[in-house]
Amino acid sequence: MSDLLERLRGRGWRMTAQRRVVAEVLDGDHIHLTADEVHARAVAKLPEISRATVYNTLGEMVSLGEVVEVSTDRRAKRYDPNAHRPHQHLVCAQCGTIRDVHPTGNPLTDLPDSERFGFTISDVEVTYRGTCPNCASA
Amino acid sequence: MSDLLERLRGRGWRMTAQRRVVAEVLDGDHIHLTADEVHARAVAKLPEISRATVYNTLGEMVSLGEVVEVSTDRRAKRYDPNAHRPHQHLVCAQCGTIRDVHPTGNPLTDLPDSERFGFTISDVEVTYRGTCPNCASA
DNA sequence: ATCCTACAATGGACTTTGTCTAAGTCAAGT
DNA sequence: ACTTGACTTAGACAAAGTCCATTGTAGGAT
Repeated sequence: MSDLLERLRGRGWRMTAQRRVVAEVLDGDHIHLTADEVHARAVAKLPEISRATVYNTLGEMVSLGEVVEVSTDRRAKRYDPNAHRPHQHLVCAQCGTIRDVHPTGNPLTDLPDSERFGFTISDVEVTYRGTCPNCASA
Repeated sequence: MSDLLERLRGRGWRMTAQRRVVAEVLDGDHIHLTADEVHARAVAKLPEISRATVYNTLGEMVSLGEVVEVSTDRRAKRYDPNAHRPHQHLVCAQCGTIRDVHPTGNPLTDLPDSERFGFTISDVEVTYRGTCPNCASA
């Protein structure tokens, strides 16, 4: 079932057919869809859903902290439903495949005070780039 | 003087007024301009330079490995001339200011084999997010 | 069960960012 | 100075995303 949907419901989020469909489409592991991909899949389940609604809904999920935006490639933003479990991304430079990974260590401690310029740091994002086995063998 | 310009010249890059202007505009520390910002500043020095040329020139500098593309926010790509010295970025979530930072440690060693999914990893990109002193006091 | 109302969805115009092309221009070697 | 292939240009085009006035509806109140 939909973990994401459960979490959203639990926050008293007003439920509509459109929001349910977006949440369903997005739920799962190693899911990193663009807004347009989400829209395409949502339309398959609910033909009259509009693009603007998909954008709005994704934006709200991000604001609620239940979904994370990922900008791995230079193209569209992607949406990752696993906001609850901290993780980083591994991206194939050729085909764009994304995997969730869980590195050891804490990158926050790698940044000395002298390199913080007075910033209050709240978050670190790490992206590993390389070639996936599939592309390497081709 | 222009470090970037020197490096490009040293590679036998064909020099034109337009390319010189783009290189000059981009040169320096903590410089992270968008393509349109580069264009605006280039126009100030060379009014007839076109947008397409700025895009082309930036793209070539990236291909040559002399400039790095950075996608910190959800908006336009930014161009960083300090490709020779490895560094990461610290971004203010409010105003978007970017600083170059040099963390200790190597994030590559933080990713165990079991988390590599058979990928050959070539690069790691780390982005620290937070609030800059300026925005914090406001 | 029905009514109300604030919140949500719609769709189409608009903006921003970036790419492409055909034609003209120019840097650099001879 | 000539030639040539690389560079530049303007503007059309495309993709990704935002905005807004209008219409619809979820969910609490009656």
